[in-house]
Amino acid sequence: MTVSRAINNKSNVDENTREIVVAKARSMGYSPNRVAKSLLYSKTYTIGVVLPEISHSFFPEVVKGIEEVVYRKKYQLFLTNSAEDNRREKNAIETLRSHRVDGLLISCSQSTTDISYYKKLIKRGLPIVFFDRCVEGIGASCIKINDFESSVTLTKHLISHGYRRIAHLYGPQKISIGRERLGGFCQAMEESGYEIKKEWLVESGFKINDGYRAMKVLLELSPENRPKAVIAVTDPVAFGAINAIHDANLTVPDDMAVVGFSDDVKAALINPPLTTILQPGYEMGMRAARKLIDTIESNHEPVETIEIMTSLVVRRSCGTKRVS
Amino acid sequence: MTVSRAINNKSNVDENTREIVVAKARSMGYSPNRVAKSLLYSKTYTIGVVLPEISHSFFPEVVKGIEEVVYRKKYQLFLTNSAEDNRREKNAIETLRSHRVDGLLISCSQSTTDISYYKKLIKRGLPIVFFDRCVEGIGASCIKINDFESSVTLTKHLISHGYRRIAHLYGPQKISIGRERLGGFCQAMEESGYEIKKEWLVESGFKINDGYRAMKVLLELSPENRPKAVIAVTDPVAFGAINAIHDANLTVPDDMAVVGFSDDVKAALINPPLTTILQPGYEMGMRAARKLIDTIESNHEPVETIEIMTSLVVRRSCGTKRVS
DNA sequence: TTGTACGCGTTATCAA
DNA sequence: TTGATAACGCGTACAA
Repeated sequence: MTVSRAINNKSNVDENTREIVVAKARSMGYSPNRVAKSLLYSKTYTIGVVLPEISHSFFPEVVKGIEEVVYRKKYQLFLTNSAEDNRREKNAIETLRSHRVDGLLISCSQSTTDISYYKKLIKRGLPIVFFDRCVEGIGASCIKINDFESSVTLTKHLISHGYRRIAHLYGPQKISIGRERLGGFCQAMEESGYEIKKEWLVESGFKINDGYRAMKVLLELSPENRPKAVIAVTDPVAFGAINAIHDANLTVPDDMAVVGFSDDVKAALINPPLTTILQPGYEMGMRAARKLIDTIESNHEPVETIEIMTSLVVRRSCGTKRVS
Repeated sequence: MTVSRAINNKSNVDENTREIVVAKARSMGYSPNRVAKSLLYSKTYTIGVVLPEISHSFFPEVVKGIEEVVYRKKYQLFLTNSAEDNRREKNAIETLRSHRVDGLLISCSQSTTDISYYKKLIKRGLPIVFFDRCVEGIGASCIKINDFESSVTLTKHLISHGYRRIAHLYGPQKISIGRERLGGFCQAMEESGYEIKKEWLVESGFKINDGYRAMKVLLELSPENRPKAVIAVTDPVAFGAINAIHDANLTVPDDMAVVGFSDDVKAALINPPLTTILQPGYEMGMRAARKLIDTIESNHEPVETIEIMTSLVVRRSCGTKRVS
């Protein structure tokens, strides 16, 4: 129709006609149907975001960053929540696929173990960028913090303050952050020549109750066998650990130091304030969204892993003076 | 095609044929195209959410509630952020309309003053449910807390603790929560026979820096003309106010009590812990999503305003003993 | 400058 | 039981 031309400001339409059309369109509240357009071009200008968790302050920060970029690039965001359940995650992804999103931003659920599903999606040509909790080496770009080095830094900070008996509440090993934070911890300990006791490595999820439960395990050790410091795989896990320690009538950091990962809004405010690794969520969201849109819009955008630098935020939970 | 019938489990298809079709579909990674289906039925199974703000912990809680309901009802969520800018809000809504969302969940931006735009949308038959920051009386359902009564409760709590010189950092009057919290404050003061000084009513936005600025205005009053307590329209505003008070080398609650609205995650953790009104965000999200989906799926769902009950959370920021 | 035909993927309807 | 046709709204390509 001429109508289409008029509304889309094409050149070959009489100015008179255009005015009539545009006026009529406005008066009837015409809204172009992107669904039809999407069908025609097999391009929807939508992006699916798969979050494992919605309340932990880190993810809203990431979403804010994503939203900012996506908004400027005129895409729309489908938000889904796997609630740390990989069946629900798969389900969400299938629905997003059905809605023909142009690409996916994924942070894995902690129960995700089967990466062949991701591989299939990538092989089919669906642009995917992982953020924070990544699966590397399967052809999708990853935006993450330098987990390994951050973990080394954190561990060495404790060591330089005289701690040797250090435990780690580590995350699921199928997930990058779980694996690398454990790796960094081990390397720092080995380099410094300190023992990594098996019973001081306790598996944990990523959430506050996971931390509480894991800490309980450590507290079951006889006092002389307990560690003097605990590195939690995330801040919520650290919060849970601190609760468990307090419930055992011990104090942080005097009886046991605790440190975390992510600089949750609560980290600075709890008692004692938590030493942690500052993870720039907003920036991570922006970088991930940019990378995904670049991947969508160009066919030779390289697959790469981008590491965002973190910083160590020292607060009271790790003590200030040397201990033995 | 027979293919369509086979995949959708229709009865009139040979079991043999079905097996072949389903097997082939699986092997080629077939995903039903909802875009095409949407075009055909003018029904997308998508819902647009318009948030004024993404980081303040209240909204992620709401989104979590929305997501939970929407997920169970098999809808998908478009998330947009107006960033408190009404031009951006309008823009977001137009885009969502273009994507033919089945309905909208809106919490107004603080700069929204022109409600005729909403009216037009509603008149055109687009299902809308407002939450938290509502526009009532224009034909859309609203899910909110009992702002007026909550404000009365909060004010009377201060009064019963001996405060009379009470100021209010009030929100934009075009937004329901701004208007009703101010109304509740005034009623409680009048009923108790205390004076509402003009210079103790300071307009503020909803965010932390708005609170800081508004509090600065109060602090410019000579000490003997200052209030002894301040009711902030939101918790972030209360945080800003507390910062301003501290920057003026005064203390909370001894020099001035401060109370807020929403029970932000930070409220319990700051110094001093903030007395506030607990606003159940998760429940609000669920109720809003349910109401919207009911409105979408039935044509005689009543338009109503649902008030969710709050509770007063008393912490240290309002003092514990009587003052004069 | 304007209009017509076609196809994107789906399903309802009717014919084979 | 299966196949053919039309329609949802849009834009490209080509004809008038």
